[in-house]
Amino acid sequence: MRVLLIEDDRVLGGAVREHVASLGYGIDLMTRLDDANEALATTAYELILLDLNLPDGNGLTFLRGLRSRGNTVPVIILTAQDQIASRIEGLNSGADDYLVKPFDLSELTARAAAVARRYGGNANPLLRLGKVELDLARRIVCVKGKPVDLTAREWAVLERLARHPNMMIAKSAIEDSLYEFGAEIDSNAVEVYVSRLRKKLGSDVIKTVRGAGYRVSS
Amino acid sequence: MRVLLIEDDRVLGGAVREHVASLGYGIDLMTRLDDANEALATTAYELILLDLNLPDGNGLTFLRGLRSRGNTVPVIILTAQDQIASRIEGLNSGADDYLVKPFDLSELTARAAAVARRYGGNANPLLRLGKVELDLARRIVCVKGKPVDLTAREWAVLERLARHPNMMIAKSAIEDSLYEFGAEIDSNAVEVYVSRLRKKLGSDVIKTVRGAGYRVSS
DNA sequence: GCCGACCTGACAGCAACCTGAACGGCCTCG
DNA sequence: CGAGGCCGTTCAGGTTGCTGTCAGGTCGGC
Repeated sequence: MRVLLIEDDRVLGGAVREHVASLGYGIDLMTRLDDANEALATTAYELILLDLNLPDGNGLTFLRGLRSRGNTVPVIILTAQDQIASRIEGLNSGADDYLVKPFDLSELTARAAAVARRYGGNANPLLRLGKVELDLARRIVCVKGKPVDLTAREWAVLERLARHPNMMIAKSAIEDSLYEFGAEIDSNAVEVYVSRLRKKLGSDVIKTVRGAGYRVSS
Repeated sequence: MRVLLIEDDRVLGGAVREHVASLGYGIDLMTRLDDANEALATTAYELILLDLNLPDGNGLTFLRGLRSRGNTVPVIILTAQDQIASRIEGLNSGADDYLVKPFDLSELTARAAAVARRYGGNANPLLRLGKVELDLARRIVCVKGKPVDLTAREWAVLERLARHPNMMIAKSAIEDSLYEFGAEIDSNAVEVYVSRLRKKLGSDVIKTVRGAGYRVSS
């Protein structure tokens, strides 16, 4: 596991770096967002620790940019006691957790482990369909890095489509995976679920192939 | 299956391209990383063959960037004999396999098949008609690698022609595959669909055989 | 030039599709 | 036990865009 620490306080940054390194993980410390962006372009991190007040910009802006580019790497925000508003805004901007300074290093370890566990480390493959990502194992869907709640039926339709990206799936095939064999359904249920999925995921994810079925592209 | 070949040696690149194309797969050859990134943005590849020494950058940097953006497309690195260090670094950077130059084309085939199999990608051959490729199983048509949407009738006409390339197909035969037996049609519907197909695929794909029918050439 | 074959833009009709709304079943709370 | 919310399903009305047709134009052979 490789960690990116973005923190301009050299004392705190050095302490965290040593602690993380002592746990046997790789860690890069950046004090500027510019440097962090450069590091992100060349290295695949599995966790980012992000301070919000940085010399060349706001960490929240950085985080939102990250998520809007479809990057779903776990991010833990490091904030001072008096920045509660920023903290909430951080979670809304796509952070996974936060730590209030000053924090105990063992608490950092625990939170980092929890976040990494939640994300399944590096093992679980994400299926990417443009700005939409789905984790088939965990039944999680994200749009631009933000999780979206789907009902059982909505998930079933999306999964059926996503398991064969770029392939046209007949409406009858989707019905078959929705209902038991032989369950005759004479309605437009699939159309309704597609409509609801489009409302949640964006209208350009599922394409209609008129007279044939539906398709998602990777 | 569609392959992206990134190689600046024109002799080697051309040979690999012809070989892969002869196996019935789509392949795009790029000599610069800029072009490769552009191609990746618009086309879904199922395999990348990557040379490391390129005129506008290092292939390893490109590969790491690809992986950090969450792209998991299989990558096979093409390296010279003396670049053992790069080879190891390549595998660490997210490559799936490597080939040492000069390599036998049959070895390329075997490794590519192994990698594709490992990723569960169904490597179904494409039907090639000049710059047009069609995947009969997935009902996908591409022109110069870019997907094109066809309506049901348009697809039916194209499929009827493409299943027998270089052979003249009578207009009545196309009508028979469009409509139920006995459905009398007293119009120029086939001509209209051919016209619409030419607009979408390019005017040189379907040739008119005056007084007889139509033909596509492979 | 003349004629038949073919091409193609336009258009009305219609089937397929979309989507807001409603309703009943199920579950969870209070 | 009842209220309320969520989900699945159905329906109806609106919308989209495919389809077949036609008319006028173009092309090729003689």
